[in-house]
Amino acid sequence: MNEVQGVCVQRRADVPTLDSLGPSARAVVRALLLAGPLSRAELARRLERSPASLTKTTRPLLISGLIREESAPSSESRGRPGAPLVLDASHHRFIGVKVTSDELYAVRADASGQVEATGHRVLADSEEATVVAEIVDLVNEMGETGSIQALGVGLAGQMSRFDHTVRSNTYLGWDQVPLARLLEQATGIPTVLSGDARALTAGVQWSGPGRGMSDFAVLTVGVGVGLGIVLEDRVLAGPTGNVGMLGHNRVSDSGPLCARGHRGCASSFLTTEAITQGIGVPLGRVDVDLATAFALAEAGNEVALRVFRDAGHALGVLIAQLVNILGLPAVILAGDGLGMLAHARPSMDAAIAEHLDPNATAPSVVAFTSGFDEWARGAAVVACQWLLVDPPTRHPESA
Amino acid sequence: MNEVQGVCVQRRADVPTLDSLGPSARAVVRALLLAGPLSRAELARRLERSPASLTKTTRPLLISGLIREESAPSSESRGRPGAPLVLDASHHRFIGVKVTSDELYAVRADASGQVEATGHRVLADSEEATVVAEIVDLVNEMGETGSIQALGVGLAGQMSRFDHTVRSNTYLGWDQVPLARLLEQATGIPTVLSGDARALTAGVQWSGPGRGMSDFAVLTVGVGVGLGIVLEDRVLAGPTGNVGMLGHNRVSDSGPLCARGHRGCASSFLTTEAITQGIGVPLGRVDVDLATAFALAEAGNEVALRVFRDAGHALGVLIAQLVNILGLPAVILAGDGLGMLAHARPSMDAAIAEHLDPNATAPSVVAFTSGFDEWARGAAVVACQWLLVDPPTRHPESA
DNA sequence: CCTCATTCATTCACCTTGTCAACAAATGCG
DNA sequence: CGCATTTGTTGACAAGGTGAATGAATGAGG
Repeated sequence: MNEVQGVCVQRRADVPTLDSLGPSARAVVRALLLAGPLSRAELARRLERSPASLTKTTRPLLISGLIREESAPSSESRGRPGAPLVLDASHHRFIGVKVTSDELYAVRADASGQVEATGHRVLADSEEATVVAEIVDLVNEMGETGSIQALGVGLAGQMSRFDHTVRSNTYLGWDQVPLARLLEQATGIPTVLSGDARALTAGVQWSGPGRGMSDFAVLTVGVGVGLGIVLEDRVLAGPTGNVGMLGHNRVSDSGPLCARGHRGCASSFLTTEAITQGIGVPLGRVDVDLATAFALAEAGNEVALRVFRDAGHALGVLIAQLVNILGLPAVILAGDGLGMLAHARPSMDAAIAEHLDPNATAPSVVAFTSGFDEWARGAAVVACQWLLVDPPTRHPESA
Repeated sequence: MNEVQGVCVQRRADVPTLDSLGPSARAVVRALLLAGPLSRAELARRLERSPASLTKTTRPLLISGLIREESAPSSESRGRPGAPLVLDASHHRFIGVKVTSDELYAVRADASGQVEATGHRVLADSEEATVVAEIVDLVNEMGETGSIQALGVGLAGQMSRFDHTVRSNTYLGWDQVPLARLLEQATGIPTVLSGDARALTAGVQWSGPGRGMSDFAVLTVGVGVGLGIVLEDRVLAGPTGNVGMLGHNRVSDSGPLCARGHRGCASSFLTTEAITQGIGVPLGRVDVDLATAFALAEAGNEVALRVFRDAGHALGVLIAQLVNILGLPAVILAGDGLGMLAHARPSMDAAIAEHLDPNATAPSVVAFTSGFDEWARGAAVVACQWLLVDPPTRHPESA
C-alpha cells in the first residue's frame, strides 16, 4: 500500500499536463504565462469573456494546483481588489536545445521559462546521427529529474510555426531530416522544431524583455542577421517560415561586397565575419576575432571605430526599414555581436532618425545581452507554447 | 392586410442583417465571402469544425436565404460531390467613400464587393462641415434603393482597424474629428473609418486580384506610396495603424532630395510629383503631368525613360525589402501611378532580383490597374467586414 | 464611523454551439 | 455490381459561455 507516499508528491500527480486542458483552460494558461499575474476580471477582459465564465474556468485549475491565487491583492484604483492568479510553473518542465553546426546548447526550464539547468556539447561533426545522439545524450542528462513535458529544438533555417522536419539546411548540410520524430522515438518526449530566430523571439516575448509588449521585433546580430516579429501578441511565422531574411537588404551604395556580389548589404556590415574582416584586412592581421575587435575599438583604433560606426549605421537603417513598414513601437536587439553597440550606438541612433518616416513614431530600441543559452531557452518556450496551441497540433504520423 | 405583398420581398425581409448573426454563422459568412463557393465539408476543414457542426450552422442561413446551394456540384476526385454554398450577396448593400483633399469617390456595392453604382463630388474646400455635407449628400443619392447595411469611409492617415475618429490628418487639416459619429447621425447608417491603403487592401483581398491568397502585400503608387499587408488571411492593421510608411525608405544613395532633406527616398522616385518634376525640370517644362510623362516615354524621350527606369528600380527595391522581411509570395501593385510599369518593369524586375535575399523565393508581382472607384470599393468592403468581426465591435458612445 | 459608489467574484438557470457515432447519399473505379 | 471514398444528416450529449442577481472588499466623502 502506498497511501503514505507524501502529500506533496500526491498533489503534483494530480496536476494535469498542459496538453490535456480544454480550450478555455488553455486560453487562461496562455494569458497567465504571457502577462503575469492577472485577476479573474482582468482575464475576462483580455479573453473577451464574462466574469462568470472565468470563475467557472479557473476553479478546476485552482483545485488541481495548476494555478494559484497570489496573496498580495492588486489594489489599483478603488473597488474590491482583484485576486491575482498565477500559474504554478514548477509543475511542468521543458527542455530546449539550440543546434549550431558544431555545438549544442541546452536548458531545462519550467513553464514560465525560468531556467533550472543548462548543458552544452561540442559536436564532432554535423552528421545527422551524431547530432541526434548528442541531443539524446544531453536530454537524458538534463531530464533525469523526470516529467519533461516537451522538447524544443531550435536551428537556423526555414521552418513552419511548429515543424517536425528539417527541410534543407545549408549550415548542417541536411535535407529532409525528420528530426522531431527521431528525437521522440529516442527520448519518448514530444518534440517540436522551430527556426532559431523565432525561438529566441518567443523566449523574449514570453519571459524576456518583450514580456507584456504586444508588438515588437527582435533583431539579432552575430554569425548572421536574424529577425523575429511579434504582432498582436503572436509570433509571426510567415507564410513559408521566411520571416526575417533581411540580411541582404541594402543599407548603403558603398561598402564591401557580400558573398552574392551585392554592395552595401546589411550583412556586409553587421555579421561577425564582416566586423572581423573589416578590421583585420586593413590592419593586415588575421587573428582578429570579435573580442579583439571590441578591444581595438576600446583602445581607440580608428579602423575598428569606423567599422563599428558603419555597423551601427547599417543596424539603424534596418531598424528604420522595419519600423516604417510595420509601425512597431519597439525593437529588441540581441545576439553575440551586440557588444558592438558600445561604439555603434550613436551612428545607429542617427541612422534611425535619418531613415525613419517623418510621420512614424520613433521606436524604443533595447539591447538584450545574453548568451547562447537564451537561444536554447527560447526553444524550450516554443515547446511550451506548442502544448498550448489551440487547437492542439501533433505531428502527422507520416514516414 | 398585406399578405399579398409579393413573395420575393417577403423573403428578403426575412434575411437577417449580417451583424445579427451569431459567431458561428458569422464565421461561415466570412469564409464564404473570402473564398467563394465552398461545400460544407470544405468549410468544416477551414473553420476546424466537425461536419455535423456545419450542417447545423448552415441550415438557418439556408432557410433565411442568406446563403444558397449552387446547382453545379463540385466533382473533383471520387466520392460524393460536395454541394457548394454561396452567399447571396444581393441582400446586403454597402456604401464606400474615398475622401481626398479635393474630391469624393463613392460606390454602392453588395456584400461580395460587386459594384452597383458609383458617385463623385468635387469638394469646394476640405472644411469638416463641407466634407460631411457632401458625403451625406452623396450617400443619400446612392442609397435610395434602401437597406444600406453600413457605410465605410477611407482616408489617408493613421487609423486603427475599425476607427471612428480622424485623429490628425495633414491632408485635410483635420484634428480629432469624430467623422463616423457625424455621418451616423446625419445618415442613420452605421459608419466606420479606415486608412485608405488598408481599405484598398481589403478590397483586393475580398474581391480583387488577392482573392484566395492568404499572404500578400499591396503597394500603391500615386500621390504617395502606400502599403497594405495581408498575413494569414488577415489585413494587418499595425499596432498604431502605421503599417506601410515606407515612402521614406532609402533605395539609393543618389537621386533627388525629398521634402525632408533625405537623399534617395523611395518617394523621391515614385510619387506623381517626383515623376512629373523629374521629367519637367530637366526639360524646362512646367506642364508635365502624369499623362504627358507617359507620352514622353512612349515617344522615346530619354529623360522620361530614365525617370521611369529609376522609378522601377525604386519600386523593385521596396518590393525586395518587403519580401525579405515578411517572406511574402506575392505583391500586388496598384494606384494611379501604375502606368509607369510600361517603362519601369524591366528595371523593377532587375532591382527585385538584385536585392532579394538569395534564400528567399521570388514573389509574383502583379499589376492591378484600377480607378479611384477601387479605393471607394475597398472602403465598402471594410464596412462589410466590420459587421462580420468577431466579437462585434461598435463605436463607444463617447462625446 | 457610516454610507455610497465601485470593482471583483460567485451562483444558478439557461442556451448556444460543438462533438461523437451512426447512418444515409452520391460518386468513381474495377 | 460491389466497394472504397467522400459528403451530408441526425440525435443524444457535453462543454462552455451568458445574464441577472447577489455578496464581498475596498476607497472616497461627509
